Amino acid sequence: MPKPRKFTRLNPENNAVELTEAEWEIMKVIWEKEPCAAGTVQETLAQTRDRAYSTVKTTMDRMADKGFLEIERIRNLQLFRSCISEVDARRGEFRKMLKRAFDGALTPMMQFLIEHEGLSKEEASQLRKLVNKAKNKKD
Amino acid sequence: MPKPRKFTRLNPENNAVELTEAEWEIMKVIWEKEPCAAGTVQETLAQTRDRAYSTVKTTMDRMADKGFLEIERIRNLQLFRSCISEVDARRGEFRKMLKRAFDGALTPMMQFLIEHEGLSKEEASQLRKLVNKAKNKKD
DNA sequence: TGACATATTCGACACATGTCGAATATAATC
DNA sequence: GATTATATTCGACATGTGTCGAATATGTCA
Repeated sequence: MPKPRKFTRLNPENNAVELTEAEWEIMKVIWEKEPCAAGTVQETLAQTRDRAYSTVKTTMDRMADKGFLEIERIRNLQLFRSCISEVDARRGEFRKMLKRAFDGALTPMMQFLIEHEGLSKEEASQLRKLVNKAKNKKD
Repeated sequence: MPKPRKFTRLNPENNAVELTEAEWEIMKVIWEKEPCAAGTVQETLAQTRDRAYSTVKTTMDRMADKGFLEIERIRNLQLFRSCISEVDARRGEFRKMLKRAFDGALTPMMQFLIEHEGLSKEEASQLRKLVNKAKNKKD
């Protein structure tokens, strides 16, 4: 019998998912090339940074345990497919950031972008109006 | 002599800083109440979730090792102060998210917000124009 | 069939993070 | 000064993540 693992599974809150750094790198390859063997992922990632095959494979197996990937077995070969969408992963990443750094609110984040990340003053006020309108609409 | 630690230090890239979940919670209290004793931080956080004093204190000591906090000693008491600003912490968190989930580019993130996080279609195109203008301006 | 190439399995380790208790030191109070 | 309260120190442990190599299984090809 397989060892039960205590890993976090899918975050039920509105299809948001949290990935680690290594998981993000792997998922990006998967989304582009699935179905896809571990060796392919390893070779693709090697263009940026070399890791042992077993490093990549271990992480991918753990991702399958977590429900992020599924495995189709063809004879001796395993083909991996994503079980989560890029949108869900982006949502998870974005919301985690928003919650931690901006109390979960969009407007302060926009404010921050405007004041500290290079958006100009005039664009700022228009942008804020847009965001506020969008926010009210949602309620 | 103090044990040297291998912790990550300040990210030199444009004053961006990366904090863990527990570090974020602690920093928020510090920014609000500094200079501030560990007990105060622990009590404040207890309103949300109870942790042992030593848990909070250990994390704060590690944060001082990393250069996130500094300690002023008054007799038997330690007062903690922040060495990083909330803006730097927000910048680090935001950029990490942007890099992981959107290849570091603002426009795709805006696109995502519009398509998947509740901004309306009309607001979308205006917003995109604004962001594009801002982006071109920066170059 | 034997030699070689490729995949999988799985145990193992280092480190960061979150967590805490016991031992110790210092301060305050009666 | 003895008791009580509060702070600090520090070792320790569990878990997740990133990392890898050795052992094993399976496939290919001359």
